[in-house]
Parts: sequence; C-alpha cells; structure tokens
Amino acid sequence: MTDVKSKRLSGSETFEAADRLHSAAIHLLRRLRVRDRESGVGPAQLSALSVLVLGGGPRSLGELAEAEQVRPPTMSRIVAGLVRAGLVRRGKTEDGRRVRLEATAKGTRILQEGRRRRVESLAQALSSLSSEDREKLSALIDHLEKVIRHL
Amino acid sequence: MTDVKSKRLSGSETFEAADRLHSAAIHLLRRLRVRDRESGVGPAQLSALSVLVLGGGPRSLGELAEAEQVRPPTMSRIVAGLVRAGLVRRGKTEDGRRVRLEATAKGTRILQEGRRRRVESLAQALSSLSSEDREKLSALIDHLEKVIRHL
DNA sequence: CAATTTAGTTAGCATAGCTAACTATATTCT
DNA sequence: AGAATATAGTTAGCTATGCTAACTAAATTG
Repeated sequence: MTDVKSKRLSGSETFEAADRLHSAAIHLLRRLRVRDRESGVGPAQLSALSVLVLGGGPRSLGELAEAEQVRPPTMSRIVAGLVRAGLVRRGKTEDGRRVRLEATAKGTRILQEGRRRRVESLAQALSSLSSEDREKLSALIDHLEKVIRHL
Repeated sequence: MTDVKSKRLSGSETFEAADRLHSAAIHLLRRLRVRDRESGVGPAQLSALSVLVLGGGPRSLGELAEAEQVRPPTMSRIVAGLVRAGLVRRGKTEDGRRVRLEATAKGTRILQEGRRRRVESLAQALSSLSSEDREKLSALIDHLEKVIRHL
C-alpha cells in the first residue's frame, strides 16, 4: 500500500505532515499569545468573546461552551469574568433557564483591537514572504480549513 | 517592501489570510487538545516534555522556558510536575547553578504515545482529503513554517 | 574577596480546566 | 393538575498554568 507510483501520500508521510502541522500550529499560537496579553483579557475570555462578536450574534451559555469545546461550569466562570469586565451583557430569553449572552460595545471594541494587534504581527510575517509564497499560502489555508472541519 | 504593482495580495487580503490562519490554528489545537487529555499529563507539561524528547536532548530550565515562551518560575513548576510524575530527570552540570533536564524512558514513551494519538486524528482527517489537496497541504506546511520563523 | 550577575526556586495572585453537587425552570407522564 | 424527570446554569473545590516580586545559591567581575 506504499504506492510510490501514485501521488498519494503514504501513511508515514501523512503522519509526518500531521505532526508538522500540529507543531506549526502550536508555535504559531505561542507567538501570537504574547500580543493577546496586551488586551488585559485572558485567552479563554478573549476566545469566547470572539465567538460572540464574530460568530454572528448572541448565544446561550451552553452554545458558547460547545463552540469553545469547554464544559458548562468552565464557561460559566469565563462569562462571569467577561460580564464583570463589562465586555458581555446577560439577557433573558423565553426559556427562563437559558441566558442570552451578547457582547457590549466595549467588548466588541476590545476584541477588534486585539484581533488587529494579533493579526498584524502575523500579516507582517506573511508580507515577508515572496508573493508566490503568499499566494500559495492563501490558497492553502482553504485546504487547512477543510481538514479541520473533518476533525 | 510591499510590491505595489503586483496583483498579489493587497494589505487587506494579507490581513484576511492572517486572520483565517490564526483562526484555523485555534480550531485545530482545540480539537486535538481533547486527545491530549487522555495522557493524564497537562498541556504545558506535555509541550515542555516534547522539547526534551523531540528537540534533541537535555536542556537547562532557562532554555526550556525560552523554548516554551514562558517565564522561569512557570517552567520551574512545570518541570517540578514532570519530575514528580517520573517523566523527567534532573541532572548536574559543570555550572552548579544550571540543571540538566532530561526525559526519562517513561517520559519518552508517554510523549510518543500522546503524539501518536494526537496526530492519529489529524492524519485521519488528512487522509479524507483528495490526493491533490493533501499534496497542497503538505506544501502549505513548509510555507507555514517559514512564516512562523519570521514571527 | 566583596559586589554583581545569573540560574533557579518559593510565595502569592489570577485565569482556566475538570467533576460533583446544587438551584431553578421546563417538560413529560400519570 | 401534580409528581417525576430532564435541562440550563451556578457553586464549590480540586489541579494546572500564567505572572511578578522576592529569595537562595553559584559564578563572574572588579
């Protein structure tokens, strides 16, 4: 099954690629994390906030927890911090058990600024590549997103 | 030095690409994190251990801290946990202040197993792609590594 | 050999992850 | 309707991870 003839990656090559991808993702985020600290908001809070701001409107706590792959009690505390910081507002829903979580104007602003700062470093790194490389990279991010969806 | 006349990526397109890449990395690691929990070793410990196992031999605590982009006190505690768990061994060096940190056989085994588990899911996702996509993705990773080095 | 610098640790604080156990509201079943 | 059950969130308590400030011990420097 180690078909050298076809263009398919062999098992070990796929493993190798997966390993490098994993490692690259770790290193990427490790660097960018530094910029996020400037916002004064913790990483989990920032990530949850981004779901509310960029993910298309208000959610319940459970939905947020699922989006963030985290247990409800964890999200409960993350949200408590965001509310305390004035970045998120709690609202009522028809279902009295559910809460409606919505980013405040301040929350939206903080997130966008952080996002800009973070992506700025990365965009700068990208711009140091040759234009062909950038083109390839841009095209391949689509493929990366496909892969993640299959995870 | 942004090539003005080429029809390559404009500033906003680069920003867009950077943003998507950042988001993709987050989602990727969020999924893989689940598998890592199976090892019973915390994420920071696992990552530090991987430097010792895959990064080519023993290091001092300061070197580890730098590799992991973390402050010495933080690494000190991470290492304490690894030693307590029998995954890392402390040794002496010529310089009496420095410690020589080395993975034990158990540490190496645990890491390799975790790595296999983690990368397994990812490799499976990769294998669901068409062969062209996988080829492209493999190429992307090279570019990605370049970008990260420029960060 | 005293002063300084360097490596690492300890202490104390905050965030973030978990499970277990609780409260409050909705739904279902008799 | 009323009891039993299910669902959404919170609270409590544990561990792990991040930080800074302050400490100890060893090496280097003046």
